[in-house]
Amino acid sequence: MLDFHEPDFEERETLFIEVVLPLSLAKNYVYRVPFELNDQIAVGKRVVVQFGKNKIYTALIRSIDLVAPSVYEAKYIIDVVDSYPIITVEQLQLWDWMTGYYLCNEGDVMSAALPAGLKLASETIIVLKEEATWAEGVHTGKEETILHALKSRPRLTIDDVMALLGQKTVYPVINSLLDKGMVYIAEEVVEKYKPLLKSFIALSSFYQDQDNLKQLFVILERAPKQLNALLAYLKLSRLQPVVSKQQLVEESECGTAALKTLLDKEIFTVSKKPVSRLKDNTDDFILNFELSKAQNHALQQVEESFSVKDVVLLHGVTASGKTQIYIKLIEKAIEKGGQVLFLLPEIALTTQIVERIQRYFGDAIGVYHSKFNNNERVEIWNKVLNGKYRVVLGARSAVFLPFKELKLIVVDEEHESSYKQQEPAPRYQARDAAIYLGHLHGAKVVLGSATPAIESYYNAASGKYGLVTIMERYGGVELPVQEVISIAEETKRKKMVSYFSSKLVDEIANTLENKEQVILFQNRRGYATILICATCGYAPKCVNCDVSLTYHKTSGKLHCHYCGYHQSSINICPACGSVHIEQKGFGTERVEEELSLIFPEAKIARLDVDSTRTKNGLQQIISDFQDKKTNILIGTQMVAKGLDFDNVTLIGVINADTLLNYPDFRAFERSYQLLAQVAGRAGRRDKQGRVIIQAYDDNHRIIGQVIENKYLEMYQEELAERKQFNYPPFTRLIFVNIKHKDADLLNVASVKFANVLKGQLGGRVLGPEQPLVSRIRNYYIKQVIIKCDKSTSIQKVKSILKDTVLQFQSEKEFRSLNIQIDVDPY
DNA sequence: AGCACGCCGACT
DNA sequence: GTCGGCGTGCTC
Repeated sequence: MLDFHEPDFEERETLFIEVVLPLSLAKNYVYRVPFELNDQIAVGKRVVVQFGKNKIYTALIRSIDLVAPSVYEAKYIIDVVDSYPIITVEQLQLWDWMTGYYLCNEGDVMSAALPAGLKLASETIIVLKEEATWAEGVHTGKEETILHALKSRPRLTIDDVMALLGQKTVYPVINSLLDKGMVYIAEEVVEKYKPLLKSFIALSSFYQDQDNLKQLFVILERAPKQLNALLAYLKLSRLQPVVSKQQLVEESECGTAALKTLLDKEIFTVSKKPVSRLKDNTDDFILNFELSKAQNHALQQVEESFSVKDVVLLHGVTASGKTQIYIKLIEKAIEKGGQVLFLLPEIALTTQIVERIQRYFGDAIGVYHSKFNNNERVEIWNKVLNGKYRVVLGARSAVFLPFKELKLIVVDEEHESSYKQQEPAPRYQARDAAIYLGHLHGAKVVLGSATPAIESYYNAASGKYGLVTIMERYGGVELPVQEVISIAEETKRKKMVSYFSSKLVDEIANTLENKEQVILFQNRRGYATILICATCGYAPKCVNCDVSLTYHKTSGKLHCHYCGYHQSSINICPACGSVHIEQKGFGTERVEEELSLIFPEAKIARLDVDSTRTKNGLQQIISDFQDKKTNILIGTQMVAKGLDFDNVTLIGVINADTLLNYPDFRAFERSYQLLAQVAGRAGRRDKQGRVIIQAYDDNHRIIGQVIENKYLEMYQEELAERKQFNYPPFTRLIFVNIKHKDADLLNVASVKFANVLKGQLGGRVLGPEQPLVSRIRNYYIKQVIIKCDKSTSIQKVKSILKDTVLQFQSEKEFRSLNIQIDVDPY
C-alpha cells in the first residue's frame, strides 16, 4: 500500500483507491482511477463515485494501491473534487483511532467529522454572493460562465452547472469560486438568523469640543431632564467605550421623551449596531488582569507538570478563576506559533466565557458548535486549516477540525457528560478523543473541573496525569453558605408550603427584596411525572416506549420523553372509568406554577428542554435573566452547566433525592457534581451566596460532602465502591445494545449472543439484561455488558466482540437485529 | 443513505 | 385482478 508521500505515479499505471463514504457502512470500497486522473490522486482528497444507483460526491481517498481487487471488478471513479487534500494526516489518524476504539464504521466518523458543507450532494445549490462584484478577465472562462448564469438565475444546482459547462468535471471550478468568495452553498433549510440590533447614543461631533460643550450646559439649564441625560451620558462614556440607549435611559431616569428632544436637536446621535444576544457584562473582566497568588502558583505547577506529563488535571473549586489560567496558557501557546483547541460543553458556548476569550484574543478565535449553519462551519473549518484561527472554542465535534500546529488543548468542565456522544455512532468521548488528538500533535492537554470525573481524578492520582489543585476562590469571594432542609421533618411540622420549605420561601422573599436573583433546581421537566388512577392503579404509558407519560400543563398533554409521542390528557380512567386521577411526582412546570402562587409579583422563567425549544429559546431566557428581567429561574440540570450570573445569591434545590436514587453506579458521582455545580452558581462576585438543598434523605453522605465541599472524601468513598464492585476506573465497560421490534425474537437472540460471547470471554460477559427503559420507539432493547479488568487486553476483547457481532449477523435469522456497541458508555 | 426487489392488504 | 405498504439486501 502506498501513502501520501509517494512520488507521482507512472502515467500508465492503474491506480486503485480505497475510499470512505459518508455512510454507515461496515467497510470501505475500492475504485479504479482512469489514467488521465492519475496525477490528481492523493490521500485526503475527495472524489466523485458511482455507488450502486447513486452518485456520491464526497468519497474520501483513504489509501492508494496498485493491485486490483481480486473478487470483484472495481468501477472507475468519475472525478476528483479537490486540488489539494482537505483532510490532514493527523485527522485521518484520529478517524482511524476512533473507528477502532469505539468499534464503529469509518463512514460514521466521517459523517460526524465533516461539516455538511464539505459533503456536497447533487442537489447542492450554488448561490451568488450578494456583495460579489468582479472585473472582466479576473476569472477563467468557465468561472465567468457560471457567474453570468447566476446573475440571471439566482440558484444553480451541480447538475445545472454540468449542463451549463457541457462537462461533468465541475468541482474544481465551483471550488475555485467558493475559495474566491464569489458564491456560497445554500442551505436546504434556510436559517433565519437576525442579528440583534441595539441603539447606541453618542454626542454629536460639534459638542465633542470642550467650549461648545460648556455652552450646551448653559443652553440646557432650563431643561433639567435633558441636562440629566447629558450628565449621565458623560459619566457613562467615561467608564465605557459605547453607551446604549437603554443604559442611558436607566442611568439618567430622563425618560425617552427628553432623549428624543436631544436627538431632534442633534445634540445626540443614534446608531444601530448588531450586538450579541448575550449581555455584555464582561466589563469587569479586565483584559490586563493579574493572576492571584493562588492562580500564579497553579499556572506554574501546570507548566512544570507539562515538562513531564502530557495531560494535566486542573482541579479548581468553583469561581477559582480557572479561565484566567487557561488564557495565560493559551497566550503562551499562541506566542510559540501554535494553535489551541478549547473544548466546552455545548450549552456553555452560549455564555460569557466565549465572549471573554473572544474579547481577549480578538479575530484569532473561532467558535464551533451545532448552532452554526453549514456555511459558517465550512468557513471556520477553512480558517483553522489555513491557520487564521489560532484558537477554536468548540463543543465536542471541534476535535475533528483540521489543526496544523496544535500545541494546547483545554477541556473545560471535563466531567460533563455531554462530552460523550450517545447517538448516533461514533459514540465517542470528546475528552478522551482530545487527549488522543493531543498525542498525535504533540500538544499538551489541560482538563479543568471543580468536580473532576472519578476516572480523571484517578488518572491524576495514580500519576498518569499531572494534578494541580486550587482551593481558593478568586478575588476572595466567599463560599456560599450551604444548608440541607429535611423535607420529612418540615412536612411533619406542617411547614412545607407546596414543595417549598418555610426556610426556602423566606430566603426567596429576602433575596427578591434585595433585588437579587434566585435559581431553583428541579431535575425533572413537565408538570406531573405520572398520572395514576387512584381506584385501579392504571397509569397511562407511551404506545411506543416502555415508560409512563409525563403530564405537561403548558400543552395540556401527556408526553413521552423518549420518543416525543403525545396524547391528550385523561380525566377519566380508561381502564375502570374512575374520575380519581392522581398526579404523582412533579417537574419544573409545576414548580413554576406553585411558586408563582406564592410570589405573584416575581417574574419567573423556566429553563428546560421544553422552554428552550420554542422560538427564541435558550438565549432569550438566559439574556433576560442576565438583564434582570426575570427574578427567578427554575431549571433542570441545564441551569448547572457553565452559566454564570453575577446577581444570583440564592440557589434552591427542590428535591435532591431524585438524583441520588437513580439506579446507576455513577449516580452518586453525578449527584455530587451536579449539586456542587449548581451550588457554585451562587454569589460568584462580591456577594456571598446561599444554597438550600431540600431532601427527604437529608443525612445522605453525598449531600453532606457537597455542603462541606469534600470532593476528595467523595472521591475516595466512590473509588472504594468502584473497586469493590468492579466498576471503572478499575474495569472497562462495553455495552452491547441489541434492539428489535419483536420481543420474542430479541429474547432468544440476545441470550444466544451473550452465550456465544461468554464462550470466548467467560465471566467478563454479563446479561442479557433488561435496561431501565426496555422499549423505545417500538424497539425492544436488551443489553449485554462486557466488563474487562485491566489485566486483559482490551484490543483482544474488542476484536473478539467485533468478530462475534459479524458472525452473529451473518446468520439470517438474526440479521435483522440492530446491534449497537458503546465503548466506555459514561 | 438511496434504491430495487419482493411479498401481503384494500381498491378502480 | 393491481397499486402500494415497508421489510431486506446491496452498493466496489
